[in-house]
Amino acid sequence: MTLPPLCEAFVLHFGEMGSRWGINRTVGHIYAVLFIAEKPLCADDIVERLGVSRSNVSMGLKELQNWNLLRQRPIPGDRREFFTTPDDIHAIVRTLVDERKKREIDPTLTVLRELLMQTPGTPEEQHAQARLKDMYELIELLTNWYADVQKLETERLIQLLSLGSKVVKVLEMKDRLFTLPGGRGHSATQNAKD
Amino acid sequence: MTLPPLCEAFVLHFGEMGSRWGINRTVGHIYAVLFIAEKPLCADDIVERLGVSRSNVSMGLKELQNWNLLRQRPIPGDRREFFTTPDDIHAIVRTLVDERKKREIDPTLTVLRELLMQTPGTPEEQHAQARLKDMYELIELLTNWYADVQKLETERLIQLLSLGSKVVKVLEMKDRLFTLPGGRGHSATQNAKD
DNA sequence: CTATATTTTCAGAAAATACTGAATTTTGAG
DNA sequence: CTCAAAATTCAGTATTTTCTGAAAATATAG
Repeated sequence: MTLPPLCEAFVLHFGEMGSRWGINRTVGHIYAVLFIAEKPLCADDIVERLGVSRSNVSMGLKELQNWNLLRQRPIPGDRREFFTTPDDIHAIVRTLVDERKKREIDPTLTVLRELLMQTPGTPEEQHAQARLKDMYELIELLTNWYADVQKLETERLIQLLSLGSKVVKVLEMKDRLFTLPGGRGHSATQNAKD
Repeated sequence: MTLPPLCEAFVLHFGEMGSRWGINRTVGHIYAVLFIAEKPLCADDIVERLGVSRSNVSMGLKELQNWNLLRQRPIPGDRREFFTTPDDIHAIVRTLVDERKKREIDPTLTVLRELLMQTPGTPEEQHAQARLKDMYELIELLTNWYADVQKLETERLIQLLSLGSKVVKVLEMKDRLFTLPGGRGHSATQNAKD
């Protein structure tokens, strides 16, 4: 690996993290190198920096392209293909989440839905279905939340996340303002669901 | 695998998903079996259901215990150890997120912090640091948000998530109510940061 | 304390995954 | 169209990870 120490440390750590998330180490290295690169790189640039085989880099780039995580940047007068990561890290994370959702969450929801449609033959299966239902509903809650806030432009999303649980205070205030004295509490949050 | 079809389908899918998330397939199977079981199971119950070796189950259970994902439930008059998953799936997911944060996010933040302290020797390293800073700040935003909403009790958290981006509407309303006419917009969200 | 049931450890086998170099295919300049 | 540069594929090899059975350790009933 022929990288300045600071870059190498980052690349190695990123590869390590990737491998804990079902992404192969080398693919993690490749993405890390592209992420910190000053300019678009071609496959051979990556071979040089990482010291892995050309074919390995080729497969890694393909994998990253399947994840929609790369931008191709043609350089005039050069036949080789050059790659960068998106400049905006928020865009990178959005893509990452979208792709994982598509590959892992959506199929899981489909399976759970199918299993919940079946008629349980035994009390054992009936109990299993109840558990699956809990899981289904939680995953749905989380993905619906994500689908919803994902539509926000990045600035607004950052604002919202910065607030954290303080949002709850604002909701309580709304409750206080709009709930008739003596009325049931939290009406704002309950109504807002529609 | 000696499980009713519905259970088997779930267990297999869960194992598959686990293996994409850096959790070994069998450990996923073990957790799935425990998750849908009607009563606490001992290691041999799992051996019987999954058809893997006793030692493999032993290692898998240990792994799951290291993740804090199991509850031990002694059965009077039986020397064997019996296990269940927590009843509340929200608790399970909280634990899962907490543990992953501890193992993956926190060390990453430490590494990034260290690398950002270094004095860059070259323009290349300087540019890398700028990228790392973007990444650091985004991860911090997300983990701070999580640390904050995690404190909410489950009911409140569900309310908040159900709202999704509608929260923004409430914030805008707050803005309208409390910002003096002619004042700059979004003051509510900006102030709430303190 | 002894005998036995239960769990854990671990070295080696088996399986899965990643990597390479050589061969093939694709691309585009001339 | 031709040719060489570039990219991709893939069969075989290397590495890593997972799994097993046998042995060791631990726990508890009597």
